[in-house]
Amino acid sequence: MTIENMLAARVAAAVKECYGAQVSEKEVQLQETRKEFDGDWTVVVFPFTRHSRKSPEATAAELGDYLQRHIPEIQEYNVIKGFLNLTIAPAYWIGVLNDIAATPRYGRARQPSGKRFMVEYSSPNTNKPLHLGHIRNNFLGWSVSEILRANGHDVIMVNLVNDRGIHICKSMIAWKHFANGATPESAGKKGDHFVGDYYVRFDRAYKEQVEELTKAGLSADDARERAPILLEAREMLRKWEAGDPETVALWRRMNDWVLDGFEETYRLMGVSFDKVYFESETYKKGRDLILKGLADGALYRKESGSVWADLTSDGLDHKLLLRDDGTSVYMTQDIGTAHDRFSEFDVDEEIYVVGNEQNYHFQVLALVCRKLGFEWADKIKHLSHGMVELPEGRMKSREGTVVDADDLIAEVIETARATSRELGKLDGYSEEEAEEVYRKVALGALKYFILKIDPKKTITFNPKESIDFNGNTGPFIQYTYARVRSVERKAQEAGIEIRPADPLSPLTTKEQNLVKLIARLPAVVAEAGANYSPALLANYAYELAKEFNQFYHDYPILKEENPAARATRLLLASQCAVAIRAAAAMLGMEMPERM
RNA sequence: GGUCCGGUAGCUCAGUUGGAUAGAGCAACAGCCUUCUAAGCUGUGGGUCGCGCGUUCGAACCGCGCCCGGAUCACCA
Repeated sequence: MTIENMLAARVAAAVKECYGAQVSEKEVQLQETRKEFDGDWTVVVFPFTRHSRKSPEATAAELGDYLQRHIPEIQEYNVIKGFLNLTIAPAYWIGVLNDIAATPRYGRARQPSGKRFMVEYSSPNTNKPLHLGHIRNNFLGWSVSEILRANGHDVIMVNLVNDRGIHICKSMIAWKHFANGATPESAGKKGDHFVGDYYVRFDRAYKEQVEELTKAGLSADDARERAPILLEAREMLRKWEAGDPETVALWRRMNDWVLDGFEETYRLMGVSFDKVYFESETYKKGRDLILKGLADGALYRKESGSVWADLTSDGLDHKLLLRDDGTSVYMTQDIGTAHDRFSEFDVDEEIYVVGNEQNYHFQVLALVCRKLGFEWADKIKHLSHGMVELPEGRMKSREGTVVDADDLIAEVIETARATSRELGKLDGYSEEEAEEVYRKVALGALKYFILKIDPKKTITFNPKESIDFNGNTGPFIQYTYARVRSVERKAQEAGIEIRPADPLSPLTTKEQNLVKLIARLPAVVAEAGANYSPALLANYAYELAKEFNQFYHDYPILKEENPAARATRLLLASQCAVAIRAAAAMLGMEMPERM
């Protein structure tokens, strides 16, 4: 039982004792005392005044008196308006610190929850390289998975690669026309960028042809429909679907180039998957489920042959599920893959990390699954995140304003390298060791920059202002960690061991604040897990780092002459590092030992 | 037009189930390195929490109405 629960229970008891009113623990409003007041915990007594029939001040004083007499940990109390501030004896906080230090893997659940989650994220198209939008999606998907794991859940991370369709054929056609047999190796390019170039090349050729046709007298609409290269792409898609060996071979070859490129980017971003699905293998799925739903009367068929779901009773429209020719659409496919997943893995929740532009799609997905009678329909959860935009608005590939993932990461690493060298921080490190630190710092900066923002919100990214390394940033958190590690190394050299704190050596206010912050980690992890919100952890890590830096500035650790005080501070610093690293790890941030 | 999401300092963002005088960072200005890492610390200035009404001891937070911005509503994925 935490002290918080204990206090709440005792406050409830106090109200009953003093005023004869039955209040539940949940009705007791207990909060951490704000810094500008004295105390550790604050009870808001306004709700009790209707029982006491006295002023808020008198009620608070009466309750405070009762609590002080009955709870040994309470050293004193003060009353300001309707707020009862309770001060806990300092020895208690030292006990908390020692308990935390003795906890293995502090910040992570000690027991498995027994629940299993599947998290789908990334889901790229294999016709162009990953961009800034994917970076947000990948960081978010990875971080949420790690947070769920920290909460004791079993997590399966999956990726659904969109590797088929007209957009893939466009790159293929352009490659056939313009590549002259070139390969990523011969061009000296990363495979995804190489293929992406041909996708762009297709668009250029297409536009030229449309323009020519328009000049020749066709209407704009006709020209767009009849451009030869587009017809070729459509023909290619037909051939692919028919299993034409030559087409399939080229498709496979080009997709492999792209996937090799993705592999590299994923490694750089530090994300991975337990299982990868390919749409080329799933795109026909769901059809049988829809036909069964039709037979059961859950769906209906139009005269032209297409199959639909009527969602008007849910306030939505009608949704197409099978085309006239009986083929599947995106929704059908997703129903099919969801069905497969729930059959294969016994998951309690299936989380799709997908941008908010698909909110409607996932709303419909859950509704149709429910309509089809699947009991797992309610386990579908869309973790919807906002887009990443430029100051001018959305990124547009046609206008070349897309911020490429590889380029951006390279740029941030360069900034980290330049900053570090300027500060001369890694003198004595080998080239390789230093590069490793630059990479960690750069990725940390990028991850924190994105994850500290509420997932729902749109992020405005200004490429002209490079990612910051000072203030409320990833590197600040990493720097704090490195500082503690440095102190620990110095302590070791001096033969000072990290040992439990002496309960008789009192903590200063600043030290108590740090202990309280560190003690909050499990609650933050739980809350972040319940809300799928890395931002909560990011803000917590920053708060802790900031508090530590102030402490570090005001209180010498190794220079402290009183051995008991020195030991306490060293332990405190050490546990700060533990908590910071735990929180940062759930954001996918790696901590350098020096920086 | 329907549905969903956002609007907090010049900029980027926090703000716990409604609680005390709304907080950080960046930018600006002024200080602090012979001391455990200055990617740090301290200080100054900066606010109609989009607007209005309501609910109550108390509203950035809850309710209703409006304003602004975005997303979405394909036999595309």
